[in-house]
Amino acid sequence: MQINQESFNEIKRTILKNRFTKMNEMQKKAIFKVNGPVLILAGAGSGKTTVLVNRIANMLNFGDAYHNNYISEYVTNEDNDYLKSIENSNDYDVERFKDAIKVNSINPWNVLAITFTNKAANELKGRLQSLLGDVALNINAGTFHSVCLKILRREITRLGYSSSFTIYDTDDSVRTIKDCLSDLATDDKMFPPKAMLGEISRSKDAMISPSDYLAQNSEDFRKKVIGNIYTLYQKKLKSSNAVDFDDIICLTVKLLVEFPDVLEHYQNLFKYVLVDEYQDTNHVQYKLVTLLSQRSKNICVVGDDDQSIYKFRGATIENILNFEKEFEDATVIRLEQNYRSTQNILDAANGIIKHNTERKGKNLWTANGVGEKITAYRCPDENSEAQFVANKVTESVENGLKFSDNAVLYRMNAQSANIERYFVKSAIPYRIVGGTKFYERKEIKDILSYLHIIDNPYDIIRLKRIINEPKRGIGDTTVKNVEAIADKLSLPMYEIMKSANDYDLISKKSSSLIDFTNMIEELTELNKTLCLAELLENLMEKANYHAYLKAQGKEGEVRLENIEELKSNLIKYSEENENPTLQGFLEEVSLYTDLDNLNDTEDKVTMMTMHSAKGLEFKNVYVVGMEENIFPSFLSAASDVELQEERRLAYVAVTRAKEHLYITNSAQRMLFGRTSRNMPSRFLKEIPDELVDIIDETVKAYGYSPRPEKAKPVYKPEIEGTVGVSRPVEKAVVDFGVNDTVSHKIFGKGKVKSMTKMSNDTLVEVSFDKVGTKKIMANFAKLEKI
DNA sequence: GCTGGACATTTTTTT
DNA sequence: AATGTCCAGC
Repeated sequence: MQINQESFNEIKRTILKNRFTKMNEMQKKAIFKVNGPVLILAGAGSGKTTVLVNRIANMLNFGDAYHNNYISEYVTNEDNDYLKSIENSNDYDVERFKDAIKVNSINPWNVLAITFTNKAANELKGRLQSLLGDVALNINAGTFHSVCLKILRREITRLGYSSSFTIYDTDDSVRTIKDCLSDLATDDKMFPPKAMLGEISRSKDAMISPSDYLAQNSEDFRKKVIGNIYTLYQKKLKSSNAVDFDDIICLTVKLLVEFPDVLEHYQNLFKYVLVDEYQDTNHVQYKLVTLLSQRSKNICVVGDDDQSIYKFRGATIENILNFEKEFEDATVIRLEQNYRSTQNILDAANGIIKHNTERKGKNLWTANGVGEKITAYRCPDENSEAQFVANKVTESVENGLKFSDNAVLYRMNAQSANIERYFVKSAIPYRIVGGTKFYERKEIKDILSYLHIIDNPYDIIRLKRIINEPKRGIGDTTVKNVEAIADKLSLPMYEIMKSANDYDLISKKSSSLIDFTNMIEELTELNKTLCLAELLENLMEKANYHAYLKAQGKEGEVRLENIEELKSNLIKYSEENENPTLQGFLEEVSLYTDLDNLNDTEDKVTMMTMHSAKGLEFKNVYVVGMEENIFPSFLSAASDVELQEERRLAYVAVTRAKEHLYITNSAQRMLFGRTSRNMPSRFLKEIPDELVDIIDETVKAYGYSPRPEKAKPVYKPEIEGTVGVSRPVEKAVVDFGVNDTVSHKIFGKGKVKSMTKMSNDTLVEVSFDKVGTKKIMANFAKLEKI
């Protein structure tokens, strides 16, 4: 064999590179670096998912062929010639090429790709499938929670749970905590359930067990109480055969830590681990990932420290900042070329984010050109803000864009209502993501609880939720009694109810109780023969839920419609799965969020929080409510760490825009039932002036501009926050009433149509002769009676 | 055990 | 503003 090894490898690499000709050099580097720890710092819009998908494709097809210089002794001169012949061609037989370079490709089932959200997981799976075909189905791709669930279903019996465990969502968990508090006779004012759950969650994240917690905090009275709550909470979960969201991850880690054979099994299975959105991982998740990749060291994490926005739920930015320390000789690859936005938008984003101190530092650039300026719009109230957005959306559609090219982003869901109203007025189709979620509606949670009880009658929380819903004469006292007996005998409540006649304490109520368990038994039988949708119909009748909703009038109608939608979800699930089971459906629902059905193709404007928008992109983006106290949120004002997180959120929001970015803020707005007046957000001021077109509709009316400290240093720069606080508003004299004629400095003469008393002000609706009807706050408008 | 009304509380982001 | 929680009275 007279093959020139060097030139053989050269040619091999050229051919491999040509397969990814659309990728830039950095992206190619990420694709070919298959073995060993790799950190990919991927800026917003830098083609992160494309890189992940192509990297996996390269792994499955060519393994480490690019970097491995080994040449098999079976490589022939003919092979060598074949390589030369296809060096500059894109049209060749891939199998022949693979055979010629004799690569060891990687099995799809040895690849584990973890994402953070279902949406990201679905996108990843979809793109892998379209690139690789059905081979992609064998890749282990999913969210942290879904991956861990698979492991738990197989192994959890080692921890004393049954493998048919159910999953408690946050609401179920809070209810459990409340039960713990009442069992322990603890005051829920001193120990608020949500805060308790937070503390427990943090402990689980740090892998502190209830007994560890008590041992570590034996001195502190308060923490001792919390430790007891934690202990009882965990006991209750276990006796309900339930796990909460945190357990899903931390029980998996526990399995890996305590059972070496389990660890070894999964280390051998998941030889190549990829983690998306690594900046959002918390400590247990980090632990999970490191445990799995400890042996192979083949771990590739992708993330952007500037887009870390989930610290509030335990994500630690340190995971990404410390990756290089954790994994020595890690290869760090920066993807800084942005393919999404204009230079103006990127400059704005860079201008904002550079005010943060804790960051790895990178600078996005693009070849897309400068683009249009950013529009900063300041207006007198939230109605003109909504009107502005509606107008601009309409305008964009008139100019040939689709409604779906527009997205409205806000800090909190409460802000959507007003925009919504104006969209309805302007006949703009829209879709709201998040907010009150479908699976959080009461009727849906109720029906799901019934289904859960059919699946697992020992689930205490779900049982208590529906035992008297609709009313069937089993009140709190009876439930308490059943519970007490169950506790004393260490038997499940459900079993006590079944034999209610045997216990004096509840024998009076035995008929109601046994009716209930009989109903569940019947439904459990039906579940064996009927399909899921039929089961639901039977449930609605037997539980009397249908009649219960029917009796609620109009509201009940809506709820029945929601149940119908649940039914179609059941049907959809049954069609999509080869072996549909009740348990399978319930599990799918547990991990489902509204974000997941976003990828539909309807032409509607998308409205959502900035958090939900991560990973998405739109031609036109409207970031509304860019005001101090709203964004950044007043809750984060005190802490620099939290302000930095808010700033990262601003960075995420701004970088969603491809072509035009609108940022709006309002001099005053109604929120949470009161009128507040806020300064423009500091983030707005961090955007370099020359990138921004300012439209200010408050100058005329109120005499100040959106950038007070630059334009008119009347208000001292150190005064941030609510203007109303630093500059007390004098109460206007309201000496007029409905139908009086009044005059306004700018709008001229008009007739008062209505007056609505607000918390500390009066909303006056005036029909002006020249400008039509306006709504005005009396304290601001200085209306004079004529 | 149930109902309705007063009262309070909460309004960040999510698997 | 909107929803949940508590409590008195039936």
